Amino acid sequence: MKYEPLNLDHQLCFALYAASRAMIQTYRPALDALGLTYPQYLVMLVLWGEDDQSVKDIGARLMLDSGTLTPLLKRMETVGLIERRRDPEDERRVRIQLTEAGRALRDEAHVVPESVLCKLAQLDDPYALVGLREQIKDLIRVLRAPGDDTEKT
Amino acid sequence: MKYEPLNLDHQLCFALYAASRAMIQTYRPALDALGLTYPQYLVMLVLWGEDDQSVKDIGARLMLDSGTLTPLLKRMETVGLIERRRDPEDERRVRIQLTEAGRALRDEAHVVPESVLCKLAQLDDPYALVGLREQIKDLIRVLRAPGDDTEKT
DNA sequence: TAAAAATAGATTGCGCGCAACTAAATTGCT
DNA sequence: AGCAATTTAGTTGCGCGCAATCTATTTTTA
Repeated sequence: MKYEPLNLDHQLCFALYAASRAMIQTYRPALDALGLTYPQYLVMLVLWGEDDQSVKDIGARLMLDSGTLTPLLKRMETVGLIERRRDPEDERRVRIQLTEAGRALRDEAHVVPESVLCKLAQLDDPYALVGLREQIKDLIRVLRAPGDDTEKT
Repeated sequence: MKYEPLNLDHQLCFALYAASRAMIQTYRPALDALGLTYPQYLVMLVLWGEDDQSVKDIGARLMLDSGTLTPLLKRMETVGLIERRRDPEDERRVRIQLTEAGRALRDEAHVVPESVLCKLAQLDDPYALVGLREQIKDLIRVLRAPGDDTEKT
């Protein structure tokens, strides 16, 4: 089949888009059991790695802005997973801290990756996934780098 | 660094999720010029490939359900890109057809992939992207295959 | 030190995604 | 033929993503 940029099957972007959603679907049953959405799970991963970070820090890690994070974090606060408080050092910042319940959830979260890994084990070469992940991370780096398009204005 | 399933940097799913969004961001300026969102662009790709398909057909291709597609297609109808009409052969179906304006947009759409490709050319090995895409499509196939979890109930 | 610029987060508005449900048409079964 | 099961879209409701805008605080600088 000749390469045709406007053919859906030739679009890397669509593959990424579909794969991302398929992955999140696969996570969903396990996350439902924890009462988390996928983006909320990502926030928990960030905080389990290092507690007490600002909204900005979390946003930088997940590549999400305050328009997405503020309401999401408020929902997580109302269900008692985190606490939001202004940083006394710099009143512009809001620091996010895990509650005891939030920390405790980590033990239950170990089953979440397992549910996906058992599916991925069906691949011809599951170990290729490590290379795949690193390749995708390279892709992200290039895409997020300052674009050439704003070069000569 | 030891492998740790709950470390964000080790999550293939997060890499896919972030890459998908970064790709769509890269597409955005070109799509804005056409007045399309990314999912709407996907629908156009499907219809440019084969016109006059049902909502179901488009959904199967894009892995989206009617809850997403119906309002999206209505928006595309109001801006005059497509027409929606019940199939006389089977009144359950709604057939989606390109308008003249919808077909004409294809000529302008050729610049859309280019904007992304020029960024991707900065990668160490841009030709590896073809392999990457096929690997991701394998991944999607495995993830969407009937799960082992519902096997013995 | 007072005004300008930068920064952090919140708010508003819109378009997805998707689960859950409904309505209408068709197919299958007896 | 008659009724149940299936299929196809549509609807509702909620949680993101993200652009655009706003407010409050801090930093810079004239």
